[in-house]
Order: sequence, then structure tokens, then C-alpha cells
Amino acid sequence: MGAKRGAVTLEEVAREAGVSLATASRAINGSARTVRPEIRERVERAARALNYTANAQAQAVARGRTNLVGLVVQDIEDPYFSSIAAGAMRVAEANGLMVSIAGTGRRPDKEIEYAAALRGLRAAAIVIAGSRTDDRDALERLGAELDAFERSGGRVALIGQRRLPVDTVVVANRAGARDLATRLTGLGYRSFGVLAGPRNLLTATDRLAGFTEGMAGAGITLPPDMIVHGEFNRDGGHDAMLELLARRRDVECVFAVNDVMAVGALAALRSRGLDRRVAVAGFDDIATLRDIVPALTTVRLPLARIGAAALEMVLREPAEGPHRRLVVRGEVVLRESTPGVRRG
Amino acid sequence: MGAKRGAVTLEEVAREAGVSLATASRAINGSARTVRPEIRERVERAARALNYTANAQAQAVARGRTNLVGLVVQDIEDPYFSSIAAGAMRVAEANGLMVSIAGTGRRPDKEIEYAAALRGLRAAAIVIAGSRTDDRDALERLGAELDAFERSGGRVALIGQRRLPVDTVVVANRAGARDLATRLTGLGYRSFGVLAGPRNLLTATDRLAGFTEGMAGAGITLPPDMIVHGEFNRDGGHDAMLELLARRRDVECVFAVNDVMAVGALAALRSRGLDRRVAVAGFDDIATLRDIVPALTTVRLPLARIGAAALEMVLREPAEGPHRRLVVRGEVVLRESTPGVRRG
DNA sequence: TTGAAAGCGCTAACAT
DNA sequence: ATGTTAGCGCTTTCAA
Repeated sequence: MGAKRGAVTLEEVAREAGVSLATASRAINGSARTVRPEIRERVERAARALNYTANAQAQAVARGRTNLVGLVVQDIEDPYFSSIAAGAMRVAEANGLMVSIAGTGRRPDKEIEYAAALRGLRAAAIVIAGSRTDDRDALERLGAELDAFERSGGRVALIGQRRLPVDTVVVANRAGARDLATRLTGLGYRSFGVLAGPRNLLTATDRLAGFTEGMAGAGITLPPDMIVHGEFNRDGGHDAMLELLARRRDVECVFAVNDVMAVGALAALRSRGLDRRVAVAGFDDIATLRDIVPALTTVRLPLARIGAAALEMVLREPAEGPHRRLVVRGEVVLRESTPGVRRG
Repeated sequence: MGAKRGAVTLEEVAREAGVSLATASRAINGSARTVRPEIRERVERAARALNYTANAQAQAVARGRTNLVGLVVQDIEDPYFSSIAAGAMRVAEANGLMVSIAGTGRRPDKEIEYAAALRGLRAAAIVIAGSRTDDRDALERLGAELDAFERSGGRVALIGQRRLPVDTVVVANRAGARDLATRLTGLGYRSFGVLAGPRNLLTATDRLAGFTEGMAGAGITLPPDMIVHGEFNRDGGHDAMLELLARRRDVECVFAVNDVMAVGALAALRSRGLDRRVAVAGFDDIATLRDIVPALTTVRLPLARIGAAALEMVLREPAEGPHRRLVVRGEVVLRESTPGVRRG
């Protein structure tokens, strides 16, 4: 069977069933009751016999639309993004869509490149998670590309990047960090350090800003030398923690702007024998890290729901007019890593 | 600009540049020096002016091939799979390919469904990670679908599923678990328990079998009631650990068939105050878990490399004849979670 | 209800 | 080197 090179085409199915191409198309992929049940049955049998699967590309060209959606993340290996992706993929599956994922490795240029590629694929929609640069130029070019994508008929949703005029799921990083600071000061901490991540990453800077605000609400100021910037990953947290310890030994509580960095910070503290003396808090509440010891105080983000919400938003008919904006708030979860200040 | 609905077509670019469709095609997407630099420049300028991006679907239909590869994983949120995906995506990017990812949620049917969808998309290749069921029927249907996919011109690589006649990256689960058992017995442990995962998951059963072999090599037999089956995730490890404790209190060392389960087991032990008394080992060496306390003894698998290797293998010209098979071995990493038996 | 035929946007012979 | 034209596999008018 299938001696011929290449895939079975609809024409072969039609011939096998003894009907026209058009009828075969209607019977298999077309709309409902325009074809007689008997014929339909015959066509379907032929299709099955030949193991026919419609060429989605050809359908896309003919129909002028695809069932492909694009998802752009920084790094699929990072649990933050893999959870978002999982949520988006569930929605895609529920809607019969295929998902094309691309990882940018945190290079803004790649985002633009992939957006263009997805425009080339005529993707129905594109969701970008993690475009959080504040680089004016890159942002502008991304905006232009997304604009072109929308004009060509696609829909766009961003996660977190509130500076572009498209549908957006906004994560309340600032508010979450503020709440966290409030709770931590409530626990009696007075001397804080922040492992702040990259300077040009909005997610990171928002969390830093929110935390500072929360501290201010308790009448505490964050000294500049208590802020250490670094990479947004485990090693970044580790190294920043060591740097902070080199600068100041009087820190009571450290806020790492994400959980993965917090884990690095804990490792650094452990290597110095300080893990019992310095409290650590993170952000995200990464599922894989919920069992670490000490259990990590953090701000829980419903990551999968965020990914799902972004795709759902973009799949709904566009609300012409202002772009939609869904704000997702995090919830502070206090755990053992911030036991509170012992008095006496 | 772009007042017209829909995307800019090559024809518009050609008209704008005052050349024929064919010339425009050659200048932009075609092979090299068949078009005069001057004209090429003119076409490129027109394309840029109109913000043209080739319709990849139409190209695919015309060329008879795509630059899309499919990746099927069980659950992208699971770090095991997200690392594999990251590796595959790196290779895809290096080769100018787009990656379509699908998650099956561990349902073999979904694997078949997605394979069919990818055949419909005329994907150049498809990599399936985690098809490890031993369900005869599902396996057969998957085999048939992959066969159809290959006959229609696509290439297939499997990760781990050695029972299907296609290119495969085989993870030496058995050997890894055997080595692990050998090392653990060498540490002085004599009484073992195994948190074995699902009965019908080959990855899990292979690891159990290998571990049993390794123990046998040290003259130890694994009593049937020391084996507890359960889910392949954190909760599965947690619950299985509790069940094991309910059955036997004399276990010295527990082997969880993957790291995520091991983390669950550690949590269970901790809840019983036994985390200092029972040693725990896992499998995979998940990056996100490398900093947990106690540091987890495990079998390191180069997951990203495995994903990369699978795609690379399938991208190379098919070695007609027997299907290729790349065996990846894991490496035992002893850490604090298995400190060894104290004598005296 | 069915079929013939004109596209969809692009590539690749085949001419010139 | 460039243009003409016939496809690629499918959908969708438009007739019948």
C-alpha cells in the first residue's frame, strides 16, 4: 500500500470513492449536511482505506487561516515558563489548535524574529511571555512587528509586557512584592536585602520597586548597597547572595525576585553556614520547589492560569477599541524560610 | 499603510518593484545568483516597504516540504520533559525550524492523535518523548500512524520507546538503575524499598528491573512488599513512601524511580520525622532540584542533550536499512541523601 | 445535492 | 537574467 511517494491526496480519495474532488472535500472537511449520507459514508470509507489526512498547509492556503498559534517564551526549561506554556497548551488543545513554541533565550531580537516567523506561518494568534525588556529600540521594533501581525489578521497577547498596545495579561508584580514586604515587616524584620535580577528586566525591576514601597509603608528604607543585581536564574541568586554578604553582614531577610534565585541564595547561605540566620523569600511559587527545606516564603502566581488566560483572551473575538488587560494578582505565602524575628 | 485586509503577498511586492512574480520569488526566497543585484535590491526594498513576509504555508504547499517539526511530550510542565524540549528546540533553531509542541498528559491516544495532526501539517519530522506504555493496542496504532507519517515523507525519532521500529534514542534506564543499586549496596545499605511508579510505564519498570538486578549483584533480594507502585510524580512518590512505611519500618534506603518522586518521598519522610534515618535516591538529576537539602543521590541524565540528539538524528539523512539507535547512559551521582550506613 | 472550475500564495519548470 | 505558466492540495463560488 501507499507505493506512491508522498502523502495521499484528497484527489485520490475522491477517485477511489468515485466522486468529485469538491464532494470529497465537503464530505470530509467541509460544513455539514450539504452531502448525502450515503456518499459521505463512501468517501469516508475511501479516506480510511487510503489512510488519508488532509494537508493542513494546503487547507490553510485555501481557507486563508490556520489552526496554529505561536507561543514565545524566554526559556522553556525555566519552570516559570513551562507552567505558562502548559496552561496555554491546555487551552489550545481544547480549541483544536496546534501550538508552535519558540524560546528566545532572553534575547529581545529573537522575539521579533519569531514573531515574524509566526506571521509567515499565518498563525491565528501569538502569545509572548516574558518580553520584559525596557530597551526602547527593541520594544519599538517588536511593536511594529506585532502591529504587522495584527494587520495581517492575527491576534496578539502579551504576558507581563504592559508597555505595548496589545491585549495583555498583566502580572501584578509590584503589588505582590509590596504585599510581601508588608508581611515580612509584620514578622519583625527590619534589615532587608534584595537580590534584584537584571536592571533592564521589567519583571525584576517591578518586584524590586514594589518591595521597596512595601518597606516604605513600614517606615523602612532600603539602603542602595543592600540591592544586588544579577542574573534572573539560580546562579544569579547564588552569586548575588555572596556579593551581598560580602558587602553587609547585618541583613536579616533577603528578597530574591524569583524562587529560582531564592534557591541559589539559600545554597549560598548554606555554604557560609548562615542559612539559619538569614531569612529568604522568593516570588512565583514554582511547583517543583514547594518541598524544599526550609519551605520557601513566596508570592504565589497562578502560572498555568496565566498562560491559559492569555490564549483564551486572544481567542475571543477582539474587543474593538482599547486593548484588553487582565490583571493577575499574586498571593503571599509565608513559610519556614521567613520564621520571623525572635525577640528577647 | 496596509489598508487592505490580510497580508501582503508576493505579487504586490513584484508589482511594486516592477518585476515579475517569478523574479520577485527568486530575489527573496529563491536560490542565489540567478537574479541581478540591482533588481534584487529593488525587490528587497519593495518587500521591506510593504513589510512583506512570505506565506510559509503557501511555500510549503508549493515546495512540498515544511520547516516544521513536531515534538510530543507527556507534560511540558514536568522538568524532565521541559529539558528535553529545550534541547530539541535549540537544535531546531540552529536549523531554522519551527517547533510545534504537544502535551499528551500521559494518554497514549493523544500521542496518536498528535502524530496524525503532524502528518496533516506535513511536518518534516516528529520526535516523541515519553511514549513508554506497554499497552499492545496503543503501541500498534502508534506504530501504524508513524509508519504512515514516514511513508508520506516525514521522519520520526522516539525517545525511550525501544519497541517501535523507528530511529530511537534509548535511555539506559536499566543500566543506570543497576549502577545505582551497586553503588548503594557498596555504601553498606542492605534493606531497600522501591517507589516504582506506574506498572505500565516502561521507563518506570525498566528502572525497577535494573535496580533489582544491581541488588542481586550484591546478593540482595528485593522483597515484593518493598515495592510500592504509584504515580510518576511528586504526589506519587509521597504517597508511595507513606504506604511503604505503613508496610515496613525497617527500610534503610529508598529508590524512587525519578527525582520528582524522590522529593515527594523526602517530604513524606520529613512529615514522619524519618528523613535523617532513611536514605533516598532518585533518577534524572533534574536541574531545578540540585539544591535541595539533603542533596539528592541520583542518576544524572543529560536530558537536554537527549532531546537535541533525537532531533539531530532525525534531521540527518535517513540511514536506509535498520533504524538507528543511540544509547544514552546515565551517571550515578552520590550525594548527601544517601550518606551510607554508619557502622558501630 | 453534486461537479466544474477558479482561486489561495507560492515555486519551479520551461521559454525567451 | 527574466518572464510565462503550470502546478502544489485544498476550498469555494457558480452552474447544472
